[in-house]
Amino acid sequence: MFFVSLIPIRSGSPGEDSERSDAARNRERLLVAARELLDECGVDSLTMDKLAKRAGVGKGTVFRRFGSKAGLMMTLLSDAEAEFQGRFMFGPPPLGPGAPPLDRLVAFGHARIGYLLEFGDLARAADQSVYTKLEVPATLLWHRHVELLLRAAGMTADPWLMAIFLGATLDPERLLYAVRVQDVAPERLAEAWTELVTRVVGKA
Amino acid sequence: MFFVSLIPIRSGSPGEDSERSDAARNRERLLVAARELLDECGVDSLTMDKLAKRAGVGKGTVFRRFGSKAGLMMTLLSDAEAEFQGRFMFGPPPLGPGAPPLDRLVAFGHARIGYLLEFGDLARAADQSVYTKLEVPATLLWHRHVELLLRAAGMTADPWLMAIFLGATLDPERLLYAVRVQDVAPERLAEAWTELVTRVVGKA
DNA sequence: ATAAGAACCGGACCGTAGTCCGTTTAGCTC
DNA sequence: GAGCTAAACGGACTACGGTCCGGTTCTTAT
Repeated sequence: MFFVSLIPIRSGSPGEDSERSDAARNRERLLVAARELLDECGVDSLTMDKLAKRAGVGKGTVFRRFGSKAGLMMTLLSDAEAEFQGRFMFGPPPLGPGAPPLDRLVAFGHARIGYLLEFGDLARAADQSVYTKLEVPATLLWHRHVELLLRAAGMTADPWLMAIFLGATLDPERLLYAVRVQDVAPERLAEAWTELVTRVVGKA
Repeated sequence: MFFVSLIPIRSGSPGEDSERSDAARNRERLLVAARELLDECGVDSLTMDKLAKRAGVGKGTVFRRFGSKAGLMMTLLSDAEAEFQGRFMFGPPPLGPGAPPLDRLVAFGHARIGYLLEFGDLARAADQSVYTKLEVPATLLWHRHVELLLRAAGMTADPWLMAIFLGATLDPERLLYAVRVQDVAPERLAEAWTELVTRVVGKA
């Protein structure tokens, strides 16, 4: 009932069954071109027109494949995202199972901060889609993860909503803004997170 | 050094000195037209072209006056925003001065939730401007307000960053999403906020 | 009143995300 | 291997926010 698939980002992997050969070829070309463009000019300067041109396909093909720019970013992010998901769900403690819930919560925030420092631009572009930001499967998954940790740590008052509140704190856009524009050291973010969740989970 | 002007939203008020008569007339026309369009079709369907047409001015005039769509929204919001600012800075307790810091924090969140339920669409449109979201003077002001309340309540660990974290929770987009899409009752949001800040300020 | 110049005006123009639909092609069947 | 069909293709098109600049209008000084 609460299952969320582990790698639900988008079908960017070639494993997709029954795909025409030209479609597969073009998808591959597009992904290659997209990574090149990202290296060269960053997320914001990557336009769908440039991408189509670089990959040698029509613009329509780009959108058929990925649905939107956000969809493309999700695809590009899917490997890193899956790895991250694997770490907090199945990896070694304190991030993975085995450690006390509060320790896992703390570790989760730290890991997410690190993840966003590395892939935050992609994540920001993948999220931004006005009202669907929170409907991205990957987001649903880690929100639920936080909720379960809150419950395990003994929180009884609306852990679902509290997870959303805490999740707001780890928003890519805000975090990147803090680090890049406000010049907040990542360690400081991590400490504040520790402080926050420790107090929220309460007396421990 | 930490002064933030109370009504810094944007010079939408007619008090602006030395403004040419045609400019003043057009600004007034634009504001009237904008409110009409907002009533008729909502924030998202209000386009700058429609607005210019409705007001009987050129598109360039709209942008010269308000700078951007976000700027227009700020102007439209400025009265409500100023009133809100006045309430939490000078109004009666527990929102205004006189009550214990924690009570004021709780009241602030509740008031902001109410504010966003009423003006959230405008606020969302006014904020959204990729990287400047947190540089809006009004936002700086209430973040600082929260920071000062945290300090007053005895928090010593990075109250500035903690205020930003708590502020993320009161983001227009997230709040509206919770209420409208996830169907969370406003009272539930208020309770969760109470729970959150009570725990964060902690039993000292 | 008039002339000069600053401020303002308007709409053509641009870049971008996303859509549409007539055309092409891969892959299956006979 | 010819023919058929569904899938994929591509690029012209739309909608929107935002910019630019030649022309117009208000204001002020004389």
